[in-house]
Amino acid sequence: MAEQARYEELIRQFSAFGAVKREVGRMMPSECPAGSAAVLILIERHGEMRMSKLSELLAVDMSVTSRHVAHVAERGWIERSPDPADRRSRILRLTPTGRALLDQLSRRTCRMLAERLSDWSDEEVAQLTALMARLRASFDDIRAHGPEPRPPAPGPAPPVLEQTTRTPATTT
Amino acid sequence: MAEQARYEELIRQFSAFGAVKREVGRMMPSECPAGSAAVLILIERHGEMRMSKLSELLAVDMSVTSRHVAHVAERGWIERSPDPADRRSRILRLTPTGRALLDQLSRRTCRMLAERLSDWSDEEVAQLTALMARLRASFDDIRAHGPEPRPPAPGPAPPVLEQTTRTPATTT
DNA sequence: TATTGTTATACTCTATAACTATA
DNA sequence: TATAGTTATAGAGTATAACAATA
Repeated sequence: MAEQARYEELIRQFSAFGAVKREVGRMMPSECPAGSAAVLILIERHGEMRMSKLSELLAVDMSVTSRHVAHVAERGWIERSPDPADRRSRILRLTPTGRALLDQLSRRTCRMLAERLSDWSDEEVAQLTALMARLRASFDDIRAHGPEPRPPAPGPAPPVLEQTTRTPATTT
Repeated sequence: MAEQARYEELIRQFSAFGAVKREVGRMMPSECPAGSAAVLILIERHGEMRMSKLSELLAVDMSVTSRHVAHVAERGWIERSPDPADRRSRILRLTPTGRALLDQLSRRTCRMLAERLSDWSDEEVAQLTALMARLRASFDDIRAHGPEPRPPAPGPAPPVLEQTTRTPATTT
């Protein structure tokens, strides 16, 4: 448990991180922006999956996932085959072309990081990676377990955040 | 200097960090989105400054800064007084209202982090903060010192990135 | 009736380019 | 002629809501 000042510093770094993200984004090929790359990376990482699963991994609304997936499918980097078990669903699979693109992207981003982080030790890189992974997990946990285990301040609790990855359908 | 696999993991975490950013963004008041908050935080942090300086700190184009600043100025959170030394410039200053808003935002975000990171030690929070600061610095350095100290691969060097924070003016 | 996925629309953040006003 | 800042326009990413097809 840290103090107020620590948290303020951390939030400031969150905000400043945008610059790093933009810098990385600038090296992406224009055909494959960051959002598309994220789709490919996750499918490579976790294997074939359905839209809903991918949405969960991306932690964005399924409508957003649908757009990204359409983009990469149009370019032949993934294929969408109907799920025989549930014909509403589609199974997403990386194509050989997609895998080749990923290899190329990986080499390119690693080369960039090797330049930028040339004075970082292997341990430091690993440490940052681990802490960022844990950060993400800490935020995920809350979403899964409920946002207010113990309201730290009196007053009305903030509205509970949706924990699905899709827009709630209006019952017609 | 780290290995390829380390860098791949790190890039993956960069991508996943978007989810954290969005979660934080969801708690911002709709009148003061993340971009506006960044402006206020930097002016509080570094004191009064000109647009160009703020652009540099935000690491975005000055046109973007101009938009954000207009937004917060319209709401009375900062004031823009003409610089007597250079009448093209404007000096940005936080107003009391702006400072009050910042206090409120700070309390709110710290409360959120305290919840999310309740099982993090003070040292861990400090470590993540320090590593993210160093990361940002490593990327900044490159922009300042030139992108290719020693081209690791033969072939044409990638186009040098602009190091100003504004769109290059076309000479009329 | 509920769920999976798609599409239409709107909003935020960003960059490029053209413009104004001062230097 | 060059610089500080503004504005217009365009593109990426996201969320909400309405919709189609299937369960």
